[in-house]
Amino acid sequence: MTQLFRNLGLKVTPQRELIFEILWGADDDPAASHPAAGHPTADAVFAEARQRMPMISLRTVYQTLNDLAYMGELHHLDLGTGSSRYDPNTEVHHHLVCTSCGKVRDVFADYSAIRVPGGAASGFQVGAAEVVFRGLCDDCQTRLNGSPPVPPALVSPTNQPKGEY
Amino acid sequence: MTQLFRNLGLKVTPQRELIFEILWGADDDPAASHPAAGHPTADAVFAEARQRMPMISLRTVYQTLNDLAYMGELHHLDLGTGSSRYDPNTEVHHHLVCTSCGKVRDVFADYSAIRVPGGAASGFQVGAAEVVFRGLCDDCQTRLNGSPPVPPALVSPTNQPKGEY
DNA sequence: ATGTATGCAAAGCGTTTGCATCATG
DNA sequence: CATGATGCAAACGCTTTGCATACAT
Repeated sequence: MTQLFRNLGLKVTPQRELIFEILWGADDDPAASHPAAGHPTADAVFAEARQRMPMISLRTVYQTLNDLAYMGELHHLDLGTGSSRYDPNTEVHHHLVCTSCGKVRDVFADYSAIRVPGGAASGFQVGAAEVVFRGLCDDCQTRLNGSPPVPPALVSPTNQPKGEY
Repeated sequence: MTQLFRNLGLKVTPQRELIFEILWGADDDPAASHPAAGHPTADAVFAEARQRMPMISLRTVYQTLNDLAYMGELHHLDLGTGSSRYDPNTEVHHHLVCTSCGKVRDVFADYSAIRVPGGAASGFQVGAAEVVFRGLCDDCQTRLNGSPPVPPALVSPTNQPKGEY
């Protein structure tokens, strides 16, 4: 892992090691279930980092995240939830966002068949489609309605294998 | 149009009439091609409004835009271009965004068939998919490469009819 | 050693809000 | 006339940046 940073031309500092660990799951932390896991905001990473390194600064967090994002090790997401999110998963994938709490779930599916219709893209050099689903997560359904369609306890894990649509 | 505001429970003020005109094209302006046309940011609307009503305040613009958005007359978009955009077109549609200059083009297509795969949505109450295409607009291609694949002069109009994908 | 990364604090940007005034309904 | 809208300016949340110090290489 120190290797990764070196390959990227970054010095290996304890701060960066910590941020790396928070994002990709620990080298030495067996649990690896930080509150900041998933698609953390800069602030969530900062909060988690601070617990183990109280004097780390927000600046360092932002700089490291941006460096990693710039180098493609991290995806910088703006899903309209107010603040940027950083996605350690660099595979092509899409997102399901809770409109109430901002929770983000990965959606692994091949939407590469989606195209801009007819001549609507004229003049544009178009890349891949990004698909964002919005909805209410189980917690927010419970919190808002009091009766979720599916009991939270029966909900399957966060990420599922690819599928059709 | 004054009717619209009244129906919405808003007072008809010259400021609101102006903002309305900027967004939906003028009642009295034959050209109706404001710089703020399309998917303007609040600031673009403010700039345009200011030209005809120099002492209108940014506060009024934001408040009116948010009121209209809240009432569904306007869509509030966050396409990751730094600032919110307001879309006067409330039909269901998608967007093509220039990654360089932030220009937004409407994409009218029926992507309602797009679904979250398998059980990936477990626990989530999922709404419709939002599809965002990113790419380079003709201007930015010219500016960056010097040679766009398609001469800007031959590019067809902004919005095309629905199509397959 | 030397050049980069860090911490601190302040500035930047887009957006929101408190308050007094003004105008619409 | 009374409620609600406006203008002004300050506050706000998120992100970035200037500078001096500390550290990895």
